[in-house]
Amino acid sequence: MPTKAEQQKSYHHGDLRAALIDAAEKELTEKGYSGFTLRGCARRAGVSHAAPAHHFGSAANLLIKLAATGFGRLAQSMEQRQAESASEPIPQLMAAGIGYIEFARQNPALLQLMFGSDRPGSEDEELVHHAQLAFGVLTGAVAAVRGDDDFENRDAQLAIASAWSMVHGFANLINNGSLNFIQGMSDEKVEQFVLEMITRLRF
Amino acid sequence: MPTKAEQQKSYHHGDLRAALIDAAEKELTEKGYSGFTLRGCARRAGVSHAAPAHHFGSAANLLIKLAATGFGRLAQSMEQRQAESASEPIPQLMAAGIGYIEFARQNPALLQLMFGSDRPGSEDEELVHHAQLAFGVLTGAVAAVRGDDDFENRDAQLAIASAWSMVHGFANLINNGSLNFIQGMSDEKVEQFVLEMITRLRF
DNA sequence: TGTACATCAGTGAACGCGCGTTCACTGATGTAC
DNA sequence: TGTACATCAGTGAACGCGCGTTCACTGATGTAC
Repeated sequence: MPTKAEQQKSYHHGDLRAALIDAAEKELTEKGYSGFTLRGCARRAGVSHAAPAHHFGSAANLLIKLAATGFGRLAQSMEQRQAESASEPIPQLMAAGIGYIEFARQNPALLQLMFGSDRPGSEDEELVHHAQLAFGVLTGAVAAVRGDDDFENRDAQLAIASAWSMVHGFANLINNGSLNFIQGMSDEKVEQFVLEMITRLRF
Repeated sequence: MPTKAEQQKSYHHGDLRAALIDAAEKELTEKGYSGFTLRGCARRAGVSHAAPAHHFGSAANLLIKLAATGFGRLAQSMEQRQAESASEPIPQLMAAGIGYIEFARQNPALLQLMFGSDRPGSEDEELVHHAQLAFGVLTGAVAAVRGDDDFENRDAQLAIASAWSMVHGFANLINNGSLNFIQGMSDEKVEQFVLEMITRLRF
């Protein structure tokens, strides 16, 4: 089995696909959506500019796959917090919310890609699967608090939409600097703030 | 005074600046942030491709000015709804929320530009002014409900952040299709849904 | 174990394209006298 | 009212650049025998 250093030197990359997704994330973070190019990703990954076409075909496809990994990581971030919390429904919901916002704050460009209204890929199987995974963590937590997992129920829909909208909106407003009284807060204070916001919701 | 038709035929456009902002909005809506170009805006406005530089210098500057008009229209949308509502604090807050979401649903690409975390222009005077105008409508409505306009107060901050996050998050989640049980609803049903969501908030 | 061959991953040169920017220009407008 | 001149708004040709895409290629890997 070749070491990682050997792989990097060999003609074949080893896992260029994953390396390109990593590169795409950096490219997106540093250049923004409008400055994003396939050539830039190739440069970051240290391969020729024609290489990405073999794996993704187009910039849009690469971004779709990046968004898919984003949803997977969003789900992980929530589950991680839940694993560290008490198992009662309320703390579990709080943990999901905190995990959501933690991910959002650490990955602002990625969050925007994932939830941008002009992002293509609603048909991409992998993306849809990962997105549903992430949404499922949240809806599951709300259902547990309500003691009712019938999502056809209007009251359940209101509860889910309220909680999700609040958490998602807060993450966005923080990321673009709209909530100026949050700017100076430490991570701990922000978490405390989120907890109190969620507490203000009726379920 | 020349008629509008005359102005359009004359060598000088009359109000190319405003026409370019209009064109930029269409360009953004149809091409998306990554496909947005100055040349495209010029084509839409029916002028030579070098003309926009006289007014804006760069695509980023044009987008900043477009975002500024967006905030102005967001404020108008809220105020319009408030003018049509009962003058008590609660209906006024509800109206602001409904107006916010109405604007967001009618202008998804513009909303994303206005609240994108990589949008430049935090230093642009006009943009900041219009944004504060829009935010002021919301914060004013929350203050009226609370009967307290001390925004240093933590409880006030929680109330504002909660309401704004919920409304803003809901608008975004609808626009990108995340809330699938909303998709089929008529405008009236969506408004009713928003009213009930805001009702679930404690102030 | 060695050899031959097929497959695969990435290369690098070449291409056409649309972009932003520059700049000398021209037509329209406003002002002074 | 007319004339001369300055200023301004938009033109259009030209430029260099980085992009995505194509394609014949080459080096590495896997497999059959």
